[in-house]
Amino acid sequence: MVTIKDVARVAGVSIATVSRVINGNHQVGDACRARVKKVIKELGYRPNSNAQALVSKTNSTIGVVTPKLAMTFFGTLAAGVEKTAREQHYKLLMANSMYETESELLAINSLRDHNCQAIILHSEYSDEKTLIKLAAEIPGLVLINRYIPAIANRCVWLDNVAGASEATKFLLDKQHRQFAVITSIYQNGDPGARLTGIRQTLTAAEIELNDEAIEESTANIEGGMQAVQALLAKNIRFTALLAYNDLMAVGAIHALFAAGLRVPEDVSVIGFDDLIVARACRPQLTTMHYPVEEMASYATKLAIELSTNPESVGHRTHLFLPQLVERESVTAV
Amino acid sequence: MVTIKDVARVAGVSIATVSRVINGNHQVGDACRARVKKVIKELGYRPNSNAQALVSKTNSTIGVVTPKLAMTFFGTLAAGVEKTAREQHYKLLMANSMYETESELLAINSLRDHNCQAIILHSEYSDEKTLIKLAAEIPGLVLINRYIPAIANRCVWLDNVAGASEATKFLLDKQHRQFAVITSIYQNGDPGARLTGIRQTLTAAEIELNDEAIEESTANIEGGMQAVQALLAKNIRFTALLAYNDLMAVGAIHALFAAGLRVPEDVSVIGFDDLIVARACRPQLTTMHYPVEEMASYATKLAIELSTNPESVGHRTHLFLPQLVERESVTAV
DNA sequence: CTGAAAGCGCTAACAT
DNA sequence: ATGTTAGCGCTTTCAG
Repeated sequence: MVTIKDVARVAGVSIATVSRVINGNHQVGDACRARVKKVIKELGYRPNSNAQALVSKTNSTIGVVTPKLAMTFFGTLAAGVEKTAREQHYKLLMANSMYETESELLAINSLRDHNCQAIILHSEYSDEKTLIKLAAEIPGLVLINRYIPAIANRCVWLDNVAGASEATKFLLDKQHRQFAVITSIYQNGDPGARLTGIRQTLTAAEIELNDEAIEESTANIEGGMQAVQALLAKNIRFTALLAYNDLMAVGAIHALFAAGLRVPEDVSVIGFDDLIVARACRPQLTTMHYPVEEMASYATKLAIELSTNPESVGHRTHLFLPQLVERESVTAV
Repeated sequence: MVTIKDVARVAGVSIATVSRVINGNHQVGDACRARVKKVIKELGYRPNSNAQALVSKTNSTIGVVTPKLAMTFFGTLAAGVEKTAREQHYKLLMANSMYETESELLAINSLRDHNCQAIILHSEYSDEKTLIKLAAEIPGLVLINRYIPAIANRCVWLDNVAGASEATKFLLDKQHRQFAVITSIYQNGDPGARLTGIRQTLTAAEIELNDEAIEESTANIEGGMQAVQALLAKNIRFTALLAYNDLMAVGAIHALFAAGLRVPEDVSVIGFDDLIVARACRPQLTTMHYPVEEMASYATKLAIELSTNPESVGHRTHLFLPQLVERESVTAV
C-alpha cells in the first residue's frame, strides 16, 4: 500500500505538503504542486479514508437506515440518497433496521461509530423521544417520511392526508358514491394518515364509509387479495376501492378479476406510491405518486447542510405532496 | 466523545485492557473485565471504527458496487448482501456505477480507500483484464453475475444458458412450435447468454427461429411493448414469446392485449428473473426464478472467507441455476 | 511557501 | 493477567 510518506519521499517534499495538495490547499507553489501530483499519479496513491476520518473526525460518508432494502420503495430511497451523495463526493453506508426498534438503534449506532457525516433515517417504530434525543446528538441527522414537531426542520415528509384526500376527491369527481377501503393492519404512521384523509374527504362530501367497508390486511399483494376477498364475502357493495398502497391495489385487482369483476368497468381501483408494479399490472394503476427519490435527494442535501452548518437550516419543515398519476384503473361510473 | 482513554481512566486500568475486553480477548481477569464492561456501559462508550480500521488495516465493512440501486434486481442483491453482512456484524458500503465503466472503477476505488474487507461487484462493462487485475489486488473481491475463467473461484454466477434452455423446453413441452423472442439491444452478458440457450434448444428440437422473430429493444416495460408492436407490425406469427426478462415480458403482455391478443390463450409469454412485477401483472408471469438474494448471500460469505483466508477457497467456481416458476402466462397450444 | 512535530483513537507486540 | 509503548496514515498548528 502506498502511503503519503512514499509520495513525500519520491517527490522530495514533506508529508505536510502532500497533504496540502491532496486537500486542494492553495498555499503550495505551482512547481511543487505539479511535481507532487505527478508522483501521486505515478505511484497510484490514494489517501486512506480511515486515517483521514480519524484525524478530521468526519468521514465523507452518508449513512442510510431503512427497514428493508429489498423493497422497491426503500431501494429507490437509497438510490436517491446515493445519487446526491455521489454528486457531492460522499459515500453511502447502509444499514437495514428490519422493522425492529432494537436493530434500528443498533443500525444508527453503527453508523455513528463510523463517523458518518450525516444520517438519513427512515424510522417507523422508534418513539419520538428517542428520535429527538438522537437528533440533538447528531447534527446531520434527518428523518425521512416522518414528522416530529419538536424537530420539524429535520423532517422530510409527505402529506399523506392530503394525498389520500386528493385520491378520494378524484373518485368523487368521477361520480363514485360507494366506497371501500383496504388498508394495513398496522395503523400507526402512513396507513393511519391515509385513512384519515379518506375519511375527512368522504365526510365532507356527506358520504358514509361504514366500518364494514374498511378491510385491514398485510400491506402487500397477498394482503390486497385477501382484503378484497373478505369485502366480497361480506357482500359489501362498492364501485370505488381505495388501497393503502400499490401492492395492495395490485392484489385487489387480481382478486376482483378472479371474482368475475372487471377493473375499471365494475370497480375503480386507486393505489398509492407509484412503484413499478403500478405500471406492471393490467389495467395499469391510477395512483398517487410518492416522490421518494426526490425527497431522498432533498434529505441528503439537507443533512449535509445541517452537518456543516446547523444554524443555516432555520425552523421550517420540509413537506412534499404526492401527485395523482392517472392511468387505467379508474373510470367514471 | 468518549474514548478508550476515558474508559481506562474511570475503570482504573490501562487502555490495553479496555481494548482487550472490547475485542473479547480472553486474557483478562473476570473481576477486571466486569468492571470495564460496566464503565463502558455507564459512559456509553463505543469504539471509533475509523481508528480500529486504521490500525488493524481492515474495516468490518463489505462494499457493494451495483449499476443502479433503484432497480428491484439490484435492491434485492444489496439486501441479500446486507442480511448476511449484518449477521456477521459487518456494515455495508454502497456505490452505484450507473452503468458506466469509469464510474465503476471510481466506485471500486472509493471502497478500497475505505479499507473494506470485502467487495461484491456486479460489473457488466469492465473488461476481463481489469477485473483480473483487481481480483489480484483485492483478496476479498467477488464478482456476482459474471464468469471469468481466470478467476473462476471468485465468480458467483447464474447459468443463463441453461435457464433460457429450460424455459424454451417448457414451451416445447406445451406443444408450442411458433416462437418469437424479445431481447435487449445490448447483447453482451446476460441477454446474449439467454438468447444462446434459446437458440440451442430450438435447434436441437429442429425448430427454426427466424431472425425476423427476434426483436431487440430496451430491457424494460416500454421496450417490451415496443418489441411486440414491432413483431406484430412485421406480421410474425407466434404462439410462444420468450422475453429477455420480466420487465420486457410485462410490456409484451400489455402490447399483446392492446392488440386484441389474449395471454395465455392466444400467446404464451415467459419471463426471466422473477421480480415482483411478475406477480403484479395479469396474468401472473410464468418465469425463471433468479435466486439473487441467495446468490448475494453466498457471495458475501465467500468474500468474507476469501478476505480472511484466500487459500481456503479452492478452484471451483460458484454456479447457480435458475428455476422455473409456473404461474399463469403459459398454456399448452 | 514549506517542514517539523504533535496527535486523532485504537491495536498489538513486548514487558512485567 | 495487566501495563507500557510504538505506531497505523493522515491533518494541522506552529516555526521558519
